[in-house]
Amino acid sequence: MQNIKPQRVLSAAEAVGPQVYRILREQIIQAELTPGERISEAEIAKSLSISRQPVREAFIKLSEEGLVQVLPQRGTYVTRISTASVMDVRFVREAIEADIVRQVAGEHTAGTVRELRDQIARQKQVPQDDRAAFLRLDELFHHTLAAAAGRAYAWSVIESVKAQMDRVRFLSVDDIQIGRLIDQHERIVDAIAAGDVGKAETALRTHLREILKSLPEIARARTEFFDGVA
Amino acid sequence: MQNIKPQRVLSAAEAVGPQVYRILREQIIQAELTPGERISEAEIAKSLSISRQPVREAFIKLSEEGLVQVLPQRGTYVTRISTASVMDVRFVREAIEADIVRQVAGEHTAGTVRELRDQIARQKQVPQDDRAAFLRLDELFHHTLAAAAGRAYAWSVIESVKAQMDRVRFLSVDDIQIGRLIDQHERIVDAIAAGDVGKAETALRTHLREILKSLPEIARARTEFFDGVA
DNA sequence: ACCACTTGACTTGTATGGTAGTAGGCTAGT
DNA sequence: ACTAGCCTACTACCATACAAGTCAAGTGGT
Repeated sequence: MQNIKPQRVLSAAEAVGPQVYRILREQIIQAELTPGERISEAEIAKSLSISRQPVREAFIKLSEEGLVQVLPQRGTYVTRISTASVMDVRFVREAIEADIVRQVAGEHTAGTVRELRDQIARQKQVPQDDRAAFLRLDELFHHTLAAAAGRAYAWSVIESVKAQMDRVRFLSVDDIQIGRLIDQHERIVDAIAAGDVGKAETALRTHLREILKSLPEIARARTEFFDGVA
Repeated sequence: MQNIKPQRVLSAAEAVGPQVYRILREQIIQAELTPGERISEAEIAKSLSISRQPVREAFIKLSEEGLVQVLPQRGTYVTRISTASVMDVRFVREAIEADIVRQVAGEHTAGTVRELRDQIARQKQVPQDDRAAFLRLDELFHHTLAAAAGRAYAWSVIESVKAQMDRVRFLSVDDIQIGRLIDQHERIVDAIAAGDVGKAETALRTHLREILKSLPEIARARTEFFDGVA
Protein backbone atom coordinates (compact mmCIF):
# COMPACT_ATOMS: atom_id res chain seq x y z
CA MET A 1 0.00 0.00 0.00
CA GLN A 2 1.53 3.23 -1.11
CA ASN A 3 1.62 5.84 1.56
CA ILE A 4 0.31 8.96 -0.09
CA LYS A 5 1.92 11.85 1.66
CA PRO A 6 0.45 15.32 1.46
CA GLN A 7 2.87 16.61 -1.16
CA ARG A 8 6.18 16.47 0.59
CA VAL A 9 7.81 19.89 0.42
CA LEU A 10 11.17 18.44 1.29
CA SER A 11 13.45 16.78 -1.18
CA ALA A 12 14.42 13.19 -0.58
CA ALA A 13 17.74 13.70 -2.31
CA GLU A 14 19.19 15.81 0.46
CA ALA A 15 19.29 15.43 4.22
CA VAL A 16 16.28 16.97 5.86
CA GLY A 17 18.10 19.05 8.45
CA PRO A 18 19.76 21.50 6.05
CA GLN A 19 16.53 21.92 4.15
CA VAL A 20 14.67 22.87 7.30
CA TYR A 21 17.48 25.28 8.10
CA ARG A 22 17.13 27.05 4.78
CA ILE A 23 13.37 27.25 5.03
CA LEU A 24 13.43 28.78 8.50
CA ARG A 25 16.30 31.11 7.62
CA GLU A 26 14.37 32.45 4.68
CA GLN A 27 11.27 32.94 6.76
CA ILE A 28 13.15 34.80 9.45
CA ILE A 29 14.88 37.10 6.98
CA GLN A 30 11.59 37.89 5.33
CA ALA A 31 9.99 38.50 8.72
CA GLU A 32 7.38 35.80 8.21
CA LEU A 33 8.67 34.51 11.49
CA THR A 34 8.65 37.73 13.44
CA PRO A 35 11.33 38.80 15.91
CA GLY A 36 10.50 37.73 19.42
CA GLU A 37 8.24 34.96 18.19
CA ARG A 38 8.54 31.64 19.90
CA ILE A 39 9.11 28.56 17.80
CA SER A 40 9.31 24.96 18.94
CA GLU A 41 10.97 21.85 17.60
CA ALA A 42 7.88 19.74 17.98
CA GLU A 43 5.57 22.18 16.30
CA ILE A 44 7.72 22.68 13.21
CA ALA A 45 8.48 18.98 13.02
CA LYS A 46 4.78 18.25 13.00
CA SER A 47 4.00 20.85 10.37
CA LEU A 48 6.63 19.36 8.06
CA SER A 49 5.76 15.76 8.93
CA ILE A 50 9.26 14.95 10.12
CA SER A 51 10.83 14.19 13.45
CA ARG A 52 12.23 16.69 15.91
CA GLN A 53 15.84 15.76 15.35
CA PRO A 54 16.45 17.49 11.98
CA VAL A 55 14.58 20.52 13.27
CA ARG A 56 16.88 20.61 16.24
CA GLU A 57 19.91 20.61 13.98
CA ALA A 58 18.42 23.48 12.03
CA PHE A 59 17.85 25.39 15.29
CA ILE A 60 21.47 24.92 16.27
CA LYS A 61 22.71 26.33 13.00
CA LEU A 62 20.30 29.24 13.16
CA SER A 63 21.44 30.03 16.68
CA GLU A 64 25.06 30.10 15.53
CA GLU A 65 24.01 32.65 12.97
CA GLY A 66 22.26 34.65 15.66
CA LEU A 67 18.85 34.31 14.07
CA VAL A 68 17.31 32.44 16.96
CA GLN A 69 18.11 32.13 20.62
CA VAL A 70 17.88 28.72 22.22
CA LEU A 71 17.11 28.73 25.91
CA PRO A 72 17.55 25.21 27.29
CA GLN A 73 14.42 23.77 28.83
CA ARG A 74 12.59 26.99 28.12
CA GLY A 75 12.15 27.56 24.45
CA THR A 76 13.56 28.93 21.24
CA TYR A 77 12.84 32.44 20.10
CA VAL A 78 13.46 34.37 16.92
CA THR A 79 15.96 37.02 17.94
CA ARG A 80 15.03 40.62 17.70
CA ILE A 81 17.27 42.56 15.38
CA SER A 82 20.09 44.25 17.20
CA THR A 83 21.49 47.40 15.65
CA ALA A 84 24.82 46.56 17.22
CA SER A 85 25.02 43.16 15.58
CA VAL A 86 23.94 44.57 12.24
CA MET A 87 26.85 47.00 12.44
CA ASP A 88 29.18 44.19 13.49
CA VAL A 89 28.21 42.11 10.49
CA ARG A 90 28.45 45.08 8.19
CA PHE A 91 32.00 45.77 9.37
CA VAL A 92 33.10 42.24 8.52
CA ARG A 93 31.39 42.31 5.18
CA GLU A 94 32.93 45.62 4.23
CA ALA A 95 36.39 44.41 5.17
CA ILE A 96 36.15 41.29 3.05
CA GLU A 97 34.48 42.87 0.05
CA ALA A 98 36.91 45.77 0.08
CA ASP A 99 39.79 43.38 -0.54
CA ILE A 100 37.75 41.52 -3.12
CA VAL A 101 36.97 44.60 -5.13
CA ARG A 102 40.57 45.76 -4.90
CA GLN A 103 41.60 42.51 -6.47
CA VAL A 104 39.01 42.72 -9.21
CA ALA A 105 40.02 46.27 -10.07
CA GLY A 106 43.64 45.26 -10.12
CA GLU A 107 43.17 42.49 -12.63
CA HIS A 108 40.16 43.88 -14.42
CA THR A 109 39.01 41.70 -17.25
CA ALA A 110 36.71 43.05 -19.90
CA GLY A 111 34.35 40.13 -19.50
CA THR A 112 33.44 40.78 -15.90
CA VAL A 113 32.97 44.48 -16.52
CA ARG A 114 30.55 43.66 -19.29
CA GLU A 115 28.71 41.23 -17.07
CA LEU A 116 28.45 43.75 -14.25
CA ARG A 117 27.19 46.50 -16.52
CA ASP A 118 24.64 44.09 -17.88
CA GLN A 119 23.42 43.39 -14.38
CA ILE A 120 23.11 47.08 -13.64
CA ALA A 121 20.95 47.45 -16.71
CA ARG A 122 18.69 44.77 -15.34
CA GLN A 123 18.63 46.45 -11.94
CA LYS A 124 17.30 49.60 -13.56
CA GLN A 125 14.42 47.69 -15.05
CA VAL A 126 13.16 46.51 -11.68
CA PRO A 127 9.88 48.22 -10.76
CA GLN A 128 10.20 50.63 -7.87
CA ASP A 129 7.93 48.63 -5.62
CA ASP A 130 9.51 45.22 -6.10
CA ARG A 131 12.11 45.35 -3.40
CA ALA A 132 12.60 41.58 -3.24
CA ALA A 133 13.54 41.49 -6.90
CA PHE A 134 16.12 44.22 -6.46
CA LEU A 135 17.59 42.53 -3.43
CA ARG A 136 18.10 39.38 -5.47
CA LEU A 137 19.90 41.32 -8.18
CA ASP A 138 21.97 43.17 -5.60
CA GLU A 139 22.94 39.87 -4.09
CA LEU A 140 23.91 38.62 -7.53
CA PHE A 141 25.99 41.72 -8.19
CA HIS A 142 28.10 41.30 -5.08
CA HIS A 143 28.37 37.59 -5.63
CA THR A 144 29.63 38.20 -9.13
CA LEU A 145 32.34 40.48 -7.80
CA ALA A 146 33.54 37.76 -5.47
CA ALA A 147 33.41 35.16 -8.21
CA ALA A 148 35.38 37.40 -10.55
CA ALA A 149 38.11 37.58 -7.93
CA GLY A 150 38.03 33.81 -7.56
CA ARG A 151 36.98 34.21 -3.95
CA ALA A 152 34.17 31.71 -3.67
CA TYR A 153 35.12 30.86 -0.12
CA ALA A 154 35.23 34.49 0.99
CA TRP A 155 31.77 34.90 -0.43
CA SER A 156 30.52 31.89 1.49
CA VAL A 157 31.75 33.53 4.67
CA ILE A 158 29.87 36.69 3.80
CA GLU A 159 26.76 34.73 3.04
CA SER A 160 26.84 32.92 6.34
CA VAL A 161 27.19 36.22 8.12
CA LYS A 162 25.02 38.70 6.33
CA ALA A 163 21.61 37.38 7.32
CA GLN A 164 21.37 40.04 10.00
CA MET A 165 21.85 42.72 7.38
CA ASP A 166 19.33 41.16 5.03
CA ARG A 167 16.65 41.24 7.69
CA VAL A 168 17.02 44.99 7.91
CA ARG A 169 17.15 45.47 4.19
CA PHE A 170 13.94 43.56 3.84
CA LEU A 171 12.25 45.99 6.18
CA SER A 172 13.40 49.06 4.29
CA VAL A 173 10.43 51.05 3.25
CA ASP A 174 11.64 53.87 1.07
CA ASP A 175 11.86 52.67 -2.51
CA ILE A 176 13.62 55.84 -3.54
CA GLN A 177 16.86 54.40 -2.24
CA ILE A 178 17.10 51.79 -4.95
CA GLY A 179 18.14 54.38 -7.46
CA ARG A 180 20.96 55.55 -5.26
CA LEU A 181 22.19 52.03 -4.73
CA ILE A 182 22.29 51.45 -8.46
CA ASP A 183 24.28 54.65 -8.88
CA GLN A 184 26.76 53.32 -6.38
CA HIS A 185 27.00 50.06 -8.27
CA GLU A 186 27.84 52.04 -11.38
CA ARG A 187 30.57 53.93 -9.61
CA ILE A 188 32.11 50.69 -8.45
CA VAL A 189 32.09 49.19 -11.92
CA ASP A 190 33.44 52.40 -13.46
CA ALA A 191 36.38 52.31 -11.08
CA ILE A 192 36.99 48.65 -11.88
CA ALA A 193 36.85 49.33 -15.60
CA ALA A 194 39.35 52.14 -15.14
CA GLY A 195 41.56 49.87 -13.10
CA ASP A 196 41.51 52.40 -10.27
CA VAL A 197 41.97 50.20 -7.24
CA GLY A 198 41.66 52.90 -4.62
CA LYS A 199 38.58 54.44 -6.12
CA ALA A 200 36.91 51.06 -6.47
CA GLU A 201 37.56 50.31 -2.83
CA THR A 202 36.16 53.59 -1.54
CA ALA A 203 33.16 53.29 -3.83
CA LEU A 204 32.38 49.89 -2.40
CA ARG A 205 32.89 50.98 1.19
CA THR A 206 30.58 53.91 0.62
CA HIS A 207 28.03 51.56 -0.86
CA LEU A 208 28.07 49.16 2.06
CA ARG A 209 27.82 52.00 4.54
CA GLU A 210 24.55 53.04 3.02
CA ILE A 211 22.66 50.77 5.38
CA LEU A 212 23.97 52.75 8.33
CA LYS A 213 22.02 55.76 7.17
CA SER A 214 18.68 54.02 7.01
CA LEU A 215 19.22 51.79 10.02
CA PRO A 216 18.28 54.23 12.79
CA GLU A 217 15.18 55.26 10.93
CA ILE A 218 14.05 51.69 10.41
CA ALA A 219 14.75 50.83 14.01
CA ARG A 220 12.57 53.73 15.08
CA ALA A 221 9.78 52.81 12.69
CA ARG A 222 9.71 49.12 13.62
CA THR A 223 10.60 49.11 17.29
CA GLU A 224 8.80 45.82 17.82
CA PHE A 225 11.37 44.11 15.57
CA PHE A 226 14.40 45.52 17.34
CA ASP A 227 15.81 44.92 20.76
CA GLY A 228 15.75 47.69 23.28
CA VAL A 229 19.44 48.50 23.56
CA ALA A 230 19.66 51.18 20.92
CA MET B 1 45.80 1.45 25.24
CA GLN B 2 42.38 2.36 26.39
CA ASN B 3 42.41 5.80 27.88
CA ILE B 4 40.53 7.47 30.56
CA LYS B 5 38.41 5.97 33.28
CA PRO B 6 34.66 5.93 32.91
CA GLN B 7 34.76 9.08 35.01
CA ARG B 8 33.13 11.82 33.06
CA VAL B 9 35.53 14.14 31.30
CA LEU B 10 32.65 16.31 30.20
CA SER B 11 31.14 19.06 32.25
CA ALA B 12 27.55 18.69 33.28
CA ALA B 13 27.09 22.44 33.31
CA GLU B 14 27.21 22.75 29.55
CA ALA B 15 25.54 20.87 26.75
CA VAL B 16 27.58 17.88 25.67
CA GLY B 17 27.55 18.56 21.94
CA PRO B 18 29.62 21.76 21.98
CA GLN B 19 32.11 20.17 24.33
CA VAL B 20 32.67 17.27 21.98
CA TYR B 21 33.08 19.75 19.17
CA ARG B 22 35.82 21.61 20.97
CA ILE B 23 37.63 18.44 21.93
CA LEU B 24 37.66 17.10 18.37
CA ARG B 25 38.55 20.47 16.89
CA GLU B 26 41.55 20.75 19.16
CA GLN B 27 42.67 17.25 18.30
CA ILE B 28 42.40 17.87 14.58
CA ILE B 29 44.32 21.14 14.74
CA GLN B 30 47.05 19.49 16.74
CA ALA B 31 47.13 16.57 14.30
CA GLU B 32 46.30 14.04 16.97
CA LEU B 33 43.54 13.08 14.63
CA THR B 34 45.53 12.88 11.43
CA PRO B 35 44.31 14.09 8.04
CA GLY B 36 42.63 11.33 6.11
CA GLU B 37 41.84 9.42 9.26
CA ARG B 38 38.42 7.94 9.53
CA ILE B 39 36.36 8.71 12.61
CA SER B 40 32.94 7.40 13.50
CA GLU B 41 30.11 8.72 15.58
CA ALA B 42 29.64 5.46 17.41
CA GLU B 43 33.30 5.01 18.25
CA ILE B 44 33.76 8.47 19.72
CA ALA B 45 30.44 8.25 21.52
CA LYS B 46 31.57 5.05 23.16
CA SER B 47 34.95 6.42 24.16
CA LEU B 48 33.26 9.37 25.85
CA SER B 49 30.44 7.27 27.30
CA ILE B 50 27.76 9.31 25.62
CA SER B 51 25.28 8.71 22.83
CA ARG B 52 25.81 9.28 19.14
CA GLN B 53 23.60 12.32 19.00
CA PRO B 54 25.91 14.95 20.51
CA VAL B 55 28.79 13.52 18.54
CA ARG B 56 26.78 13.88 15.39
CA GLU B 57 26.12 17.53 16.15
CA ALA B 58 29.84 18.05 16.67
CA PHE B 59 30.54 16.37 13.31
CA ILE B 60 28.14 18.71 11.57
CA LYS B 61 29.82 21.77 12.99
CA LEU B 62 33.27 20.43 12.15
CA SER B 63 32.17 19.74 8.60
CA GLU B 64 30.94 23.32 8.25
CA GLU B 65 34.39 24.42 9.30
CA GLY B 66 35.92 22.10 6.72
CA LEU B 67 37.77 20.04 9.29
CA VAL B 68 35.95 16.82 8.52
CA GLN B 69 34.05 15.51 5.57
CA VAL B 70 30.84 13.63 6.20
CA LEU B 71 29.92 11.10 3.55
CA PRO B 72 26.39 9.84 4.22
CA GLN B 73 26.14 6.11 4.78
CA ARG B 74 29.88 5.82 4.22
CA GLY B 75 31.82 7.51 6.93
CA THR B 76 33.39 10.66 8.24
CA TYR B 77 36.98 11.56 7.54
CA VAL B 78 39.34 14.16 8.84
CA THR B 79 40.00 16.35 5.82
CA ARG B 80 43.45 16.59 4.43
CA ILE B 81 44.81 20.09 4.49
CA SER B 82 44.25 21.87 1.22
CA THR B 83 46.70 24.61 0.35
CA ALA B 84 43.93 26.32 -1.58
CA SER B 85 41.63 26.48 1.41
CA VAL B 86 44.42 27.67 3.66
CA MET B 87 44.97 30.54 1.27
CA ASP B 88 41.24 31.20 1.13
CA VAL B 89 41.00 31.44 4.88
CA ARG B 90 44.10 33.58 5.06
CA PHE B 91 42.61 36.03 2.59
CA VAL B 92 39.51 36.48 4.70
CA ARG B 93 41.49 36.84 7.87
CA GLU B 94 43.80 39.42 6.37
CA ALA B 95 40.88 41.46 5.08
CA ILE B 96 39.17 41.59 8.45
CA GLU B 97 42.25 42.16 10.55
CA ALA B 98 43.47 44.86 8.21
CA ASP B 99 40.41 46.92 8.96
CA ILE B 100 40.71 46.14 12.64
CA VAL B 101 44.28 47.32 12.88
CA ARG B 102 43.47 50.43 10.88
CA GLN B 103 40.87 51.27 13.45
CA VAL B 104 43.17 50.61 16.38
CA ALA B 105 45.91 52.76 14.86
CA GLY B 106 43.42 55.52 14.22
CA GLU B 107 42.24 55.72 17.79
CA HIS B 108 45.39 54.52 19.47
CA THR B 109 45.11 54.52 23.21
CA ALA B 110 48.19 54.32 25.35
CA GLY B 111 46.75 51.47 27.36
CA THR B 112 46.49 49.01 24.51
CA VAL B 113 49.94 49.89 23.22
CA ARG B 114 51.36 49.14 26.64
CA GLU B 115 49.44 45.88 26.78
CA LEU B 116 50.67 44.83 23.35
CA ARG B 117 54.28 45.67 24.13
CA ASP B 118 53.96 43.69 27.31
CA GLN B 119 52.76 40.71 25.33
CA ILE B 120 55.67 41.01 22.93
CA ALA B 121 58.05 40.91 25.88
CA ARG B 122 56.43 37.68 26.96
CA GLN B 123 56.67 36.29 23.43
CA LYS B 124 60.41 36.83 23.51
CA GLN B 125 60.71 34.76 26.64
CA VAL B 126 59.17 31.69 25.05
CA PRO B 127 61.78 28.95 24.54
CA GLN B 128 62.60 28.30 20.91
CA ASP B 129 61.25 24.79 20.95
CA ASP B 130 57.90 25.49 22.58
CA ARG B 131 55.88 26.25 19.51
CA ALA B 132 52.51 25.64 21.17
CA ALA B 133 53.25 28.29 23.78
CA PHE B 134 54.12 30.85 21.14
CA LEU B 135 51.02 30.06 19.15
CA ARG B 136 48.92 30.75 22.23
CA LEU B 137 50.60 34.11 22.73
CA ASP B 138 50.26 34.94 19.05
CA GLU B 139 46.58 34.13 19.25
CA LEU B 140 46.29 36.38 22.28
CA PHE B 141 48.08 39.19 20.48
CA HIS B 142 45.69 39.21 17.55
CA HIS B 143 42.72 38.80 19.81
CA THR B 144 43.83 41.79 21.83
CA LEU B 145 43.99 43.88 18.69
CA ALA B 146 40.40 42.98 17.86
CA ALA B 147 39.27 43.64 21.40
CA ALA B 148 40.98 47.02 21.40
CA ALA B 149 38.96 47.94 18.34
CA GLY B 150 35.79 46.73 20.04
CA ARG B 151 35.38 44.11 17.35
CA ALA B 152 34.53 41.04 19.37
CA TYR B 153 32.19 39.78 16.71
CA ALA B 154 34.73 40.19 13.93
CA TRP B 155 37.17 38.20 16.00
CA SER B 156 34.64 35.44 16.47
CA VAL B 157 34.32 35.19 12.71
CA ILE B 158 38.08 34.91 12.38
CA GLU B 159 38.17 32.26 15.06
CA SER B 160 35.55 30.17 13.38
CA VAL B 161 37.48 30.36 10.17
CA LYS B 162 41.11 30.15 11.00
CA ALA B 163 41.29 26.52 12.06
CA GLN B 164 42.66 25.61 8.66
CA MET B 165 45.53 28.02 9.16
CA ASP B 166 46.23 26.80 12.66
CA ARG B 167 46.61 23.24 11.44
CA VAL B 168 49.44 24.36 9.19
CA ARG B 169 51.05 26.50 11.81
CA PHE B 170 51.09 23.58 14.16
CA LEU B 171 53.06 21.60 11.63
CA SER B 172 55.67 24.27 11.11
CA VAL B 173 59.04 22.85 11.83
CA ASP B 174 61.53 25.68 11.70
CA ASP B 175 61.67 27.38 15.08
CA ILE B 176 63.78 30.15 13.67
CA GLN B 177 60.68 31.80 12.33
CA ILE B 178 59.34 32.75 15.72
CA GLY B 179 61.85 35.55 15.99
CA ARG B 180 60.73 37.01 12.71
CA LEU B 181 57.10 36.87 13.70
CA ILE B 182 57.85 38.75 16.91
CA ASP B 183 59.69 41.39 14.89
CA GLN B 184 56.59 41.79 12.79
CA HIS B 185 54.45 42.15 15.89
CA GLU B 186 56.74 44.94 17.00
CA ARG B 187 56.43 46.74 13.72
CA ILE B 188 52.65 46.58 13.97
CA VAL B 189 52.63 47.98 17.47
CA ASP B 190 55.14 50.68 16.57
CA ALA B 191 52.90 51.85 13.75
CA ILE B 192 49.88 51.83 16.07
CA ALA B 193 51.77 53.81 18.69
CA ALA B 194 52.75 56.31 16.02
CA GLY B 195 49.15 56.50 14.85
CA ASP B 196 50.29 55.63 11.34
CA VAL B 197 47.24 53.88 9.94
CA GLY B 198 48.71 52.96 6.59
CA LYS B 199 51.92 51.60 8.01
CA ALA B 200 50.05 49.57 10.60
CA GLU B 201 47.89 48.02 7.90
CA THR B 202 50.78 47.03 5.65
CA ALA B 203 52.70 45.69 8.63
CA LEU B 204 49.80 43.47 9.54
CA ARG B 205 49.25 42.31 5.98
CA THR B 206 52.91 41.43 5.70
CA HIS B 207 52.68 39.53 8.93
CA LEU B 208 49.71 37.46 7.87
CA ARG B 209 51.31 36.67 4.54
CA GLU B 210 54.21 35.04 6.30
CA ILE B 211 52.41 31.72 6.26
CA LEU B 212 52.42 31.76 2.48
CA LYS B 213 56.20 31.50 2.49
CA SER B 214 56.36 28.42 4.65
CA LEU B 215 53.25 26.75 3.26
CA PRO B 216 54.75 25.16 0.13
CA GLU B 217 57.67 23.84 2.10
CA ILE B 218 55.45 22.29 4.75
CA ALA B 219 53.19 20.80 2.11
CA ARG B 220 56.23 19.19 0.52
CA ALA B 221 57.57 17.91 3.82
CA ARG B 222 54.26 16.44 5.01
CA THR B 223 52.60 15.28 1.83
CA GLU B 224 50.56 12.71 3.74
CA PHE B 225 48.73 15.55 5.52
CA PHE B 226 47.87 17.47 2.38
CA ASP B 227 45.57 16.72 -0.46
CA GLY B 228 47.00 16.07 -3.87
CA VAL B 229 45.81 19.12 -5.76
CA ALA B 230 48.77 21.35 -5.17
C1' DA C 1 39.79 -18.82 -13.41
C1' DC C 2 36.24 -15.54 -13.50
C1' DC C 3 32.09 -12.98 -12.74
C1' DA C 4 27.30 -11.99 -11.01
C1' DC C 5 25.15 -12.05 -6.91
C1' DT C 6 24.24 -12.42 -1.96
C1' DT C 7 25.15 -11.45 2.54
C1' DG C 8 26.34 -9.00 6.56
C1' DA C 9 28.89 -5.72 9.00
C1' DC C 10 29.62 -1.36 8.87
C1' DT C 11 28.24 3.84 8.06
C1' DT C 12 25.21 8.19 8.67
C1' DG C 13 20.25 9.82 8.73
C1' DT C 14 15.80 9.84 10.98
C1' DA C 15 12.32 8.70 14.46
C1' DT C 16 10.97 8.09 19.05
C1' DG C 17 11.35 7.54 24.02
C1' DG C 18 12.95 9.29 28.45
C1' DT C 19 14.81 12.97 31.65
C1' DA C 20 15.65 17.27 33.96
C1' DG C 21 14.34 21.73 34.15
C1' DT C 22 11.26 25.84 33.59
C1' DA C 23 6.94 28.58 33.80
C1' DG C 24 2.50 29.57 35.02
C1' DG C 25 -1.98 28.37 36.65
C1' DC C 26 -4.47 26.24 40.42
C1' DT C 27 -5.32 24.60 44.96
C1' DA C 28 -4.98 24.44 49.83
C1' DG C 29 -4.11 26.85 53.80
C1' DT C 30 -4.14 31.08 56.39
C1' DA D 1 -8.80 38.00 49.84
C1' DC D 2 -4.20 36.52 49.64
C1' DT D 3 -0.12 33.73 49.31
C1' DA D 4 2.91 29.52 49.42
C1' DG D 5 3.52 25.49 47.27
C1' DC D 6 2.18 21.89 44.26
C1' DC D 7 0.96 20.35 39.50
C1' DT D 8 0.62 20.13 34.87
C1' DA D 9 2.22 21.10 30.48
C1' DC D 10 5.78 22.39 27.99
C1' DT D 11 10.77 22.85 26.66
C1' DA D 12 15.49 21.37 24.96
C1' DC D 13 18.78 17.72 25.58
C1' DC D 14 20.33 13.11 25.50
C1' DA D 15 19.74 8.10 24.67
C1' DT D 16 18.12 4.52 22.02
C1' DA D 17 15.88 2.20 18.14
C1' DC D 18 15.13 1.83 13.41
C1' DA D 19 15.88 2.77 8.37
C1' DA D 20 18.57 3.08 4.28
C1' DG D 21 22.73 3.12 1.89
C1' DT D 22 27.72 1.47 1.10
C1' DC D 23 31.29 -1.72 0.58
C1' DA D 24 33.88 -5.73 0.67
C1' DA D 25 34.26 -10.49 1.46
C1' DG D 26 32.32 -14.73 0.26
C1' DT D 27 29.60 -17.99 -2.64
C1' DG D 28 27.90 -20.51 -6.40
C1' DG D 29 27.50 -21.07 -11.16
C1' DT D 30 29.60 -20.91 -15.65
